[in-house]
Amino acid sequence: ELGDRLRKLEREIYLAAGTTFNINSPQQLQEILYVRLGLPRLQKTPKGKPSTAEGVLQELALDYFLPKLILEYRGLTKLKSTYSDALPRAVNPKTGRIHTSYNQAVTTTGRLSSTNPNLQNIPIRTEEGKLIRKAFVAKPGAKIIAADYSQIELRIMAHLAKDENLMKALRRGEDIHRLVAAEIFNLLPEDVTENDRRNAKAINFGLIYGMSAFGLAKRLGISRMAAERYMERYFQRYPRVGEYMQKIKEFAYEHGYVESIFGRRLYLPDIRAKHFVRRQAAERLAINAPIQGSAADIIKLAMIAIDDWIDKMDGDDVTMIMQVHDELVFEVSSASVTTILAIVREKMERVANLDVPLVVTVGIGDNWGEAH
DNA sequence: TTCAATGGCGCG
DNA sequence: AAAGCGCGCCATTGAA
Repeated sequence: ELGDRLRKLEREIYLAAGTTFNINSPQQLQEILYVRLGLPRLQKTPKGKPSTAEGVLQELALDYFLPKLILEYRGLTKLKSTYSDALPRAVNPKTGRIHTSYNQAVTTTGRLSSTNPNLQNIPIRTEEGKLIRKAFVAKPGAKIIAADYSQIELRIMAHLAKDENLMKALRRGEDIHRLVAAEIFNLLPEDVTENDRRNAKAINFGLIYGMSAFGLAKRLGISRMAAERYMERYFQRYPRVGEYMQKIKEFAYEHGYVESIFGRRLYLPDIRAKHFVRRQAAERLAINAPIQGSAADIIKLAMIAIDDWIDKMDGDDVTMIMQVHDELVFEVSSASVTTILAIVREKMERVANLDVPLVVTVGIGDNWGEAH
């Protein structure tokens, strides 16, 4: 089915381009879009050539026909080559299963990474992609449980910053992006529009990454002035968050490193660099690493606690099969899913005691897609 | 055939 | 001028 759709798309693209070419070759696509068709060059690659990246094509798609087709083609070939074609080849003939490697000493923040194959980037965001996730099925008589920490990085940020208002919002346990939107746009939560919520969500994430007003403006497609106003309002409502960002940068400058809640260090020699591009990059890491690193520590502690519990249990009703940064996946015998689900959730939520609650959402299904 | 660099994009 | 963190894998390209 994928193959059929791809062939049709290919024909349409060649027709619109007026020639055949290799659509997955950035070099050839550049030639078609920017030389042959003369489309505006909105952004450059690091090497200075006009970019054909997703965001650029999305913008071009507003005015032209071809970029949308390219994007669709890219999305489908990505799914086919990276997942549909590759994963079946990764099945171990002895076990009939795919076995990834979790690397424990790769990332700067303390996360695991997953290789050969990478099972931490299995699609979920699009409907077509979700079909791939649904191909991960439980054995007969078993179910898949997926247990996710909900907004764990935002909770850690609130804990680290000790911002009363943000902690209060998170303790309420409702839609946090909506609550933040209500705060910064001065609305009742029920009056928050989808657009307000989207903007607030971008700010919430952006803060965790150390994003600037410029970056937020680009992200939201608004003026820099407007983005600056948004961020000002945010810091008015959540003042300790802003103070924390400043404090952690100063700490990094003074000590040359930052730490997670549990003491995992990241050394940041560039924090004192004269070259401001490098210094700014180090400052973003100073903000992000304690947050991402604390989340990584917490899920690792949960994995250890759950593994201890499984060891002590009778029988083999539950197997911990995957970790995806803020999510644990289990294969559990159908008869005991509900009890095991409750225990897993409790162990994950109680593994650390922060100033805001840790919340875990759990799902059950015959496959990984359904379990979300 | 293998390797490295590049551009791109899947996930959290 | 550059301006959002962390990963790994794909196809293409040019060269060894």
